[in-house]
Amino acid sequence: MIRVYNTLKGEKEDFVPQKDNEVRMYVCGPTVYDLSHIGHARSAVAFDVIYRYLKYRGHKVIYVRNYTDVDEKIKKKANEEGVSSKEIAERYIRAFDEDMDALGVSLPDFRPKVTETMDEIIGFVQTLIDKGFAYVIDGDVYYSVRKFNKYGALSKKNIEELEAGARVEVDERKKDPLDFALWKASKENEPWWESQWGKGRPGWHIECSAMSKKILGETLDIHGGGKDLIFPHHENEIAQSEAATGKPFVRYWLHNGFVNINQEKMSKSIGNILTIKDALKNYSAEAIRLFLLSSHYRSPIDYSPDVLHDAETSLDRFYTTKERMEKEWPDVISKKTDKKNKEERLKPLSDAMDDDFNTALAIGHIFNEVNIANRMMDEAKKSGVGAEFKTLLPVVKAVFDEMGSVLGVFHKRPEEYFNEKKKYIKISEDEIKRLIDERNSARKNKNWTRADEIRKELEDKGIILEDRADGTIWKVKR
RNA sequence: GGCGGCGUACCCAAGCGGUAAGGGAGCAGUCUGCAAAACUGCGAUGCAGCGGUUCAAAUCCGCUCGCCGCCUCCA
Repeated sequence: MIRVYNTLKGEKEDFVPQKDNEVRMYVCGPTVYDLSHIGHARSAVAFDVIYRYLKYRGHKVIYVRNYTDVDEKIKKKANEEGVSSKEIAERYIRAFDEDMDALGVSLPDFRPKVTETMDEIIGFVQTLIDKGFAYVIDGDVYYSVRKFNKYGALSKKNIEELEAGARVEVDERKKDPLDFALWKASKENEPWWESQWGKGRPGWHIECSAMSKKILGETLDIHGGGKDLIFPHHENEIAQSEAATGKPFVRYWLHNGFVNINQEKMSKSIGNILTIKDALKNYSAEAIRLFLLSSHYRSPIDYSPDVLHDAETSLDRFYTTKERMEKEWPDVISKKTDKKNKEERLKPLSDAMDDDFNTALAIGHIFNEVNIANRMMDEAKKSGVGAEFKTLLPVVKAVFDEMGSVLGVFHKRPEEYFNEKKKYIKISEDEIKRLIDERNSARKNKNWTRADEIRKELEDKGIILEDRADGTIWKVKR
């Protein structure tokens, strides 16, 4: 049984989809006005793994992640650059898609855009007016928060205190300071759509209510996003959707924690925004992904060179072992795995994932398997191949493959992994080969001084030499 | 001020009532011409502090200290 932490309940509960094993899942995607940062990456990777795991466990998942392509900030950027909002939105959608692809984030089943959901949004707003939850003033439409008595349930906020603590300038025309805009009359230089209230555009929260209903229906099984979206965004979505349909909007609310940079929240004002593209300049996509999955998705994590370096080192360890399995024991690992054996070894991993998608624990178990594999291979080399070795090593390989495809890490071919690291070195491969040859002749002549000189010279350039039984190989040190 | 969360070895991190997973770094050993990789051993009598509940607590309760997030655009 999968258990998930539901923000609405404030505790873990058994995950039971509304209909058999079908899961309807919606995650708030980016507002496309700038390059995506490492925080977007975390949210995307976290929910990607949740998506993959639910499918792995036999659920039929319909996963929707939107692009918010109508927004104040998009318009602002467009005006600054003197181009259309559409152009800005398209540029950053493309950039986001590139980043997701680089990070190995699988494509959701649907990726709706606000601009393509306008009819449904207008219809949604009209329904709220018809049901008495919204009112029109000068071409704007507002939601009457006080009409919805469950308001505050998700974010555990009390309406009276919210009002008292309001720090924003209140729009005088609203009936109540808490009310928020469903539809805004368009100003100059703004994209607009024709509606029964005049030319305008949707407010911030309505698009998710409309898009999720359009594709997934009135009740979602999972709705996800960053913790910061709990209030007001998700609170307002609940108010809109439940007022309109009279049905529960979401069964399980999942929220991921933040990525901090040097213990600080990323923000434009501090100027410490780390874009995914910048992160990828310094670290491999797989290392970034492993870093993101090395803590539980709800915990805050701190991005630093140290932890990214740790992730690189962990990957080296993993792939060194995987390579050894493939190179030294190809006929053993290609043996058919015993089903019962495999399930037994996968159990700790799936138990970890069942417990609110505990990727950190699962990764810990994978490294236990790495240790076991190495120990068995050492033993087999020393004392010969036993029956246990023959049944267990293929199983370990299968564990790597299965969890690798769920986590989206550890699933490369080792040659591919080590080859990719070559881009970090500042010396040609020919030159390395020449030095290795020179060193090997020196070694033949027992000229250890020269041999060690060459080792040192290459190490300074980031190359590690390994003298193996079947010759010298080199690897990129990081 | 209101609400939510966090504090586990040098660093990262799991653990959520049954006697501290895992990774990195460090030290020692096996292997090696020397290394690297791998393996083995060492490393928190302790889980911010103080009380309490319990046969049993890092895990539950209370208080204190420190840190963070949300309440305003935000993944």
